[in-house]
Amino acid sequence: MKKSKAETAQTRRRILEVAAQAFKSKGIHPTGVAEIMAAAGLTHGGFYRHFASKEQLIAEACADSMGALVESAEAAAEGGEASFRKHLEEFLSPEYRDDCLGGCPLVAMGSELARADRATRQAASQGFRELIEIMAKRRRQRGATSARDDAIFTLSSMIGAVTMARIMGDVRLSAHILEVARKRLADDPRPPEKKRSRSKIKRRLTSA
Amino acid sequence: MKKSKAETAQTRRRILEVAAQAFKSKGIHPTGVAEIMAAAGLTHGGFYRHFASKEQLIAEACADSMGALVESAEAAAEGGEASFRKHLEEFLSPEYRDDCLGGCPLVAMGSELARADRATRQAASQGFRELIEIMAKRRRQRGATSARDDAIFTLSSMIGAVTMARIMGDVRLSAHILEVARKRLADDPRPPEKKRSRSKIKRRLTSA
DNA sequence: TGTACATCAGTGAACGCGCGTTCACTGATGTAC
DNA sequence: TGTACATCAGTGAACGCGCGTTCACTGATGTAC
Repeated sequence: MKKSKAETAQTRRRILEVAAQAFKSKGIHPTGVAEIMAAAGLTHGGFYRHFASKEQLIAEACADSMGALVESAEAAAEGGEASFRKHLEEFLSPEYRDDCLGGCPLVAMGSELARADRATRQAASQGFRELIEIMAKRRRQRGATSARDDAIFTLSSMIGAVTMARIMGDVRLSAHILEVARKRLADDPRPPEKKRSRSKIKRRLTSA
Repeated sequence: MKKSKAETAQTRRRILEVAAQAFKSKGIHPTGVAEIMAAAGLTHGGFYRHFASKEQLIAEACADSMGALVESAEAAAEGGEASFRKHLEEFLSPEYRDDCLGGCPLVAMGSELARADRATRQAASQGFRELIEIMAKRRRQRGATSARDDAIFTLSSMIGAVTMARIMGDVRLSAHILEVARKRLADDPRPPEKKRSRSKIKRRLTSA
């Protein structure tokens, strides 16, 4: 039953895709290798032809998932101002909150990632760093002076908001958490045609 | 080997304490009932004299842990301005980030709580609501106009920041995430003796 | 207050189950001649 | 280009293990008289 190289590569990719979805929707620990293989249309025995361990699968699935997130952020950033802003608002929408299959691994697996092995945390860290850069670059172009810090704060606040929105049993409070975050974080640096960034003004008043 | 009522109650409390610590440091799923009982100095068989299931233990441990968090926030709020501000900064310190035993359950178990049963999510939601009220009340006293929304945003941002700081492999980036959050979220409404709250001024400039 | 007895907290063996991982096997693929 | 053979993706049974839960048992506690 040996498969061609192309088929083998495709199978590996399929396992990774299915695993990323499962880890994000069910959690890393509760998701079994056999379950992932079955979802990929295979039996569990063949798993170790593709991965050395479940740990390795976790790390690669996390890396892929972060990669997809980075790509979509990059695409949104290249699409211009409206596109990027829309992307941010979508991230803080009830629809994104409920999208447990496709969403952000940092939200879906946050507390599990904090306990994951080196390779997995490395993948998560690297992805986060890239998200920071994408957002910071755009803010720099728009005249912000503390673009990187703005990006770090905005991103971790977004992740916190969606995480909390997912935990809340009360639908109203859950939606309100997202709404508040949307409002506060849309608070961008001013577009380049204006003289000063908002954040500059803010900081000046704040330290006064 | 029957124990007195007082001893029984004490044992139950001990199991809950040990469980809350274990769930927060190791995660909910990876922590076994037998492991918790052993840490409480008991054998696993007696567990079901105190709890109907692991699920019930999770819910109660989460409720207790949230309760402790709420209490410490309340104490800090009653201690006045400096005390409360210090409490916020401690939450965003590297020491708190590394305190996996005693810390905030929303940070330590965030993504697992989002998948927990009704009772557990209820406990987490209720605790979060109480934290919001404590922070909002204090902000209202200090003249903020959108005190509740301020509190919701501040709290979910704090949780996001500590969660991300825990995931990051790079110590410098991890510390920086906390530092940025500390700086941005210390950005409080002005004390009552001044005429206008900062947030009012900010909002006015922002919408200009 | 003292005695007889029901209660029940805690023990430790056992339950079925699913986990991650291994392995002998199959048979199509890809390679060496 | 055709043939012989090594490779190896995928199967399915089996491994030891730890999980949550149950249960018969023990013996101190607390209660009824």
